[in-house]
Amino acid sequence: MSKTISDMPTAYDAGAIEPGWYARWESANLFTANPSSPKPKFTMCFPPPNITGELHMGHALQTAIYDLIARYKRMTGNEVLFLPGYDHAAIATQNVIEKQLAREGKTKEELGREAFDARVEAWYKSVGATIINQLRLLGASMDWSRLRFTMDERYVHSVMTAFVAFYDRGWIYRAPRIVNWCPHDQSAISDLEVKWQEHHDTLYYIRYPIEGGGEVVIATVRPETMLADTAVAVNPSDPRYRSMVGKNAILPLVGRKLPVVVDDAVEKDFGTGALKVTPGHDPMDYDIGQRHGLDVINGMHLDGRMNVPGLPYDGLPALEAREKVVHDLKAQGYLVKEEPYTHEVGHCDRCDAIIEPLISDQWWLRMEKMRDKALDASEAGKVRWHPERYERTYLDWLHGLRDWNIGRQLWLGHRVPVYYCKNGHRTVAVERPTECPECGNREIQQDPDVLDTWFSSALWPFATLGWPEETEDLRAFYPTDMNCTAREIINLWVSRMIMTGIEFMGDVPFSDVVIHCQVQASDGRRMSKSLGTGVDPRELITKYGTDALRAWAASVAMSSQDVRFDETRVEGYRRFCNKLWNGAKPVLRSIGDGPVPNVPEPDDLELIEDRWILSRVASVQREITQGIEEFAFQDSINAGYGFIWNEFCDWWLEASKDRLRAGDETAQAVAIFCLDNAIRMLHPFMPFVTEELWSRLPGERDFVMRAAWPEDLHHYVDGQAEVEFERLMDIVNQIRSYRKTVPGAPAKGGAVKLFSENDADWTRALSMLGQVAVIDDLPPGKELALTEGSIVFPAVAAVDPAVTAKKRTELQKDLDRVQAKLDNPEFRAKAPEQVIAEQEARAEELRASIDRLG
RNA sequence: GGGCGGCUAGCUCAGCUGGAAGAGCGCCAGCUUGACAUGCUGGAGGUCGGGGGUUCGAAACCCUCGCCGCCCACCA
Repeated sequence: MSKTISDMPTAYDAGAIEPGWYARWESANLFTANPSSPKPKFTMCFPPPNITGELHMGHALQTAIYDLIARYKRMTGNEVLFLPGYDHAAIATQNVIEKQLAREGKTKEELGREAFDARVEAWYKSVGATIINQLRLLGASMDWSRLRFTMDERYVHSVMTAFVAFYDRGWIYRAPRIVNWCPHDQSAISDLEVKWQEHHDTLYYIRYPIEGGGEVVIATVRPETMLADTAVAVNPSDPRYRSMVGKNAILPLVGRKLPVVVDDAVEKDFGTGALKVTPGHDPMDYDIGQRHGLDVINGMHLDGRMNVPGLPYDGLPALEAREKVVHDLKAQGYLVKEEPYTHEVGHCDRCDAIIEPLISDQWWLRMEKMRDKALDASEAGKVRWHPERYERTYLDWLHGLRDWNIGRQLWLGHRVPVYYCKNGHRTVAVERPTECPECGNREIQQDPDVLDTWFSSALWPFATLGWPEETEDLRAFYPTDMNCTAREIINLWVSRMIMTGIEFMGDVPFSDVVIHCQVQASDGRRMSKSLGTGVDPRELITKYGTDALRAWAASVAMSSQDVRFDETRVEGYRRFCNKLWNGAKPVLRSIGDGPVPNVPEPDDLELIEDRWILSRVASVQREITQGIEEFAFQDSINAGYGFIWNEFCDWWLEASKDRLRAGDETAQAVAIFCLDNAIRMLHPFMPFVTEELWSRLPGERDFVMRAAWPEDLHHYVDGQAEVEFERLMDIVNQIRSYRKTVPGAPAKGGAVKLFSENDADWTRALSMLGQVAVIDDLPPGKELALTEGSIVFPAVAAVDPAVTAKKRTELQKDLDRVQAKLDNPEFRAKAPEQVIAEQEARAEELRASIDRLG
């Protein structure tokens, strides 16, 4: 490859550089993990995106984080498996396809099961390909030879095995219970899939007569459910209703007798303090019903229509039934009053339909044993959370864990491996039996239910590696190391992976859980396609390049809980790529085809700027490394950015241009040393521009992707040089400020006199960077104060008194504050000695400066 | 109803264990300085959400109030 810079365009062009490198990495097989490598293993199973469509900002952010860690871990000597995949996302994908059908004026029922399945298959193919392409575009160094899909034959086998294993442990059972029923999807969903939205409804107060006289008034927002009431409940300590307990209330419109029971769940202060109990249509009522052995009446069909045979409301949709019930109550004098009422109503997370709690026969998974082991693992500190606070989110949820409704009544998903013969015998088996093991009957039917999509993703960290087979991959790569995801799926996904990992593999699936921030739209709303607030990562990549997007992602991912998207920050990292690109050019030009300069030893460095910049490299090496190790990626990218832009380019390059032009070997060596290290350290964040530049550095260069991470450079740390050079920068900044603010001051030239002894090298550097002469005695003229010296500009006959006055005011203000502190006897008595000394020195400095202003 | 996070320059955000208010973008002024105008130099701009407290000293620690956002929760 050419080492010349003639083919380096003035501006860095990500679009021209990026695609080529991905192909080269891939064909060099750099992403493929070797299970028999002697290196330590580092494994990450990428959270499989739902196969519902394009990748969004959250995915881009997550991919950037995963990939930076993958690259860092390779460079630090690990055999890295970064395993990609995607998720069939049963209910979500079914909804996407149903919406498509709806646009075509069709329903899945019209289409039929077979055609629907074919459609789903086609969807998998096209969207799966899209997802893979987008991950490549993001530069994700994933092991494509191990790509997994939750609907692959092998994965399905893992899922079936897990189901059977749970069943054999006696943890899976089928029972009718109250569930969250989605009338649109015609399926049960879990509590975690219910989203609560505020509704403005009406609270109806209804009179229930008491048998033998009296009445009780009850408040409800869902009067239609009263048709399925089986009791009235009051708080045991409520004196108002004590006399009614044990009697019967008469259900209006129906006439059924309802026992009046007492239960602690009833709030005395809400409504009238009396509750109608509808065990078939309210989770709390269901529990009360269980405690009191109440009848359960199923008052609604699965499609949301009333199921009250013999009553005029039978067959009506719930809302129509409500109107009619209210109308009739009013007509018959049972309605006491109505008042507006705001409350939360459950909606289906995927289709937004209002959830109807109702009784349904479902498959349940007992969680106690797994929950307890997960708690033990947490106790033992086996999973570290970043930020730590999210561990509590997880633990709180575990503590309140109930049995998991794993069955779904969908068309799309893993079919439950439960089979029934014609004689009603049940068989639970990984493979479909050809005949009933009990009676030999060969007419076998599979249970129609499918599994909650989270059931299969719960197995991700080991099912992807071949479980239940004892594969080489499983032995080599389990447990994995890190899982990075959004906080909203801590309970849905992370917790369940931990539980199943411990259960089936005997160990937690990963040691670190990293929860990244949520990217909001710039106005603070949620980024979502339906709101039109989404930002397409591909557009950003087109405009700014993948590297810029990734560097931005690293800079925000762990910095706070939420981040409002700010495109100018992505643009800022594009400029950073450009800066790095251009900063390298004078160095490459200087070296040309010449010999590769040796890395300088600290003792061989003479010039202050060289000692300083190498000391800075050493610090930055530590900061970037530490940032990654501690999952504080913003610290890493900030350190890299500041080093390249504000230290290497702004100061060192400016100070060293002449030497580079002259072919000075030390300058070349220092420059290459800086670039070599910086490029390697920035590679995980900006893989493309760094790979391109690396290939252009002198000498034989393999991929930076498999270069070694920069070793600790502490022997280059030179505290003295840093202090001295900071002094120098400070004085240069003061000089530049005068040049711009003092009328008539020249852009270069003038003379400074310093009040302290400085070595010749330092003086030389100051003179060069400040564009001034450094002399022992100032020529006649108006002196301007520097913190430790004075400057005179020949062209300035008299300094504008306003400039001096303004400066003096500034200094005086500072001095007053410091002096006030020093004059406080308490401060002198109680502050640490060092702080007092600092303040005194500062006061001294300020006073001197003010004096010199004359 | 419980819990968590945020409120710092016009905007988006840094400021970790309390000792001189920061960056990027935007704005103003000046620069075709042979790496970069995706640039360089300078500048304006903040009583760190309000109120208490702890401390010699608080943007940082404690209490409290107020918004904004998230998570969990069986009050009809």
